[in-house]
Amino acid sequence: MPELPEVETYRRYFEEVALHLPIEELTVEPGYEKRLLVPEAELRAALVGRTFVGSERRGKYLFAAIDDGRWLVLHFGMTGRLQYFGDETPPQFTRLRIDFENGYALALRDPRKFARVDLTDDLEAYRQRRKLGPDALTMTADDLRRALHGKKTMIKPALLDQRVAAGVGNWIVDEVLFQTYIHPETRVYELEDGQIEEMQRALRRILEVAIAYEAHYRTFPAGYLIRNRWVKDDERDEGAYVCPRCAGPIVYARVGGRGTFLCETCQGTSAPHKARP
DNA sequence: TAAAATGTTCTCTT
DNA sequence: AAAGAGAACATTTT
Repeated sequence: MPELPEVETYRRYFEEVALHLPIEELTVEPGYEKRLLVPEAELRAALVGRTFVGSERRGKYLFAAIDDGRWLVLHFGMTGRLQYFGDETPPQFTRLRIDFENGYALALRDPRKFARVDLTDDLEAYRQRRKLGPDALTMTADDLRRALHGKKTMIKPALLDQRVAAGVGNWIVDEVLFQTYIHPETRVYELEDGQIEEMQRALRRILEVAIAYEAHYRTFPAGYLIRNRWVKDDERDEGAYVCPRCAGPIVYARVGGRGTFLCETCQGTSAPHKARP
């Protein structure tokens, strides 16, 4: 779940709860050291006695600024999230906690243990080392055209590549392609410039909406494909996947190894020419 | 119960 | 060499 909108939501939450509080201790669940990219002792030494003074986000990475100019780096993997808590019992699946001197603590909850924790002195160098492309929220159509140029793969895996558009995840790609009437298996070179511009506009609009809704997908505006995703059968509007535009069936397919929702009617079959209303 | 799951990274082809 | 495809990663949920 933690794609760009979730991470941006976490970042804002982090700024609300965690700034300017002296850090007392760092605790890592036994076994979870595997998820640390620096030795636990080094991480502890970097944090204890210091405070957080700000934050930045690039793609799905959250960078927490430490008051000496260094950065705590968090990537939430598939299931990570932050929770500030004050009682003795930490939230379920707390793998790592940062205790503050005020008695409260920040938990990294990560049921499936795919998150990663790191430390860096230099944000820009870190971004380059991780090969992060332009942030999906702020990138321009030109950025996107450049990033896609020369690619032979399908558009869905291309957009999922963090070097192309940092922050795009599985549901966002499906939503972008749905809203721009593009089949996810379309080859990148089959796309016209105009379609790339449409994708960039849709991408930005979708991300802005998702952030405004704090990534609570079920309450998204009507017409969003996402509203039918991750919804149990008995809670779904019509009891079946139905396209909000043409009322045809929404199909579930596997594209580039990822679960993919699409409307075959609106998004054509794979060809560059699609039925447009 | 077995299968699938949001993301990244490694390895093996082409 | 570089790009793409697919598996692997750890665990929980359906």
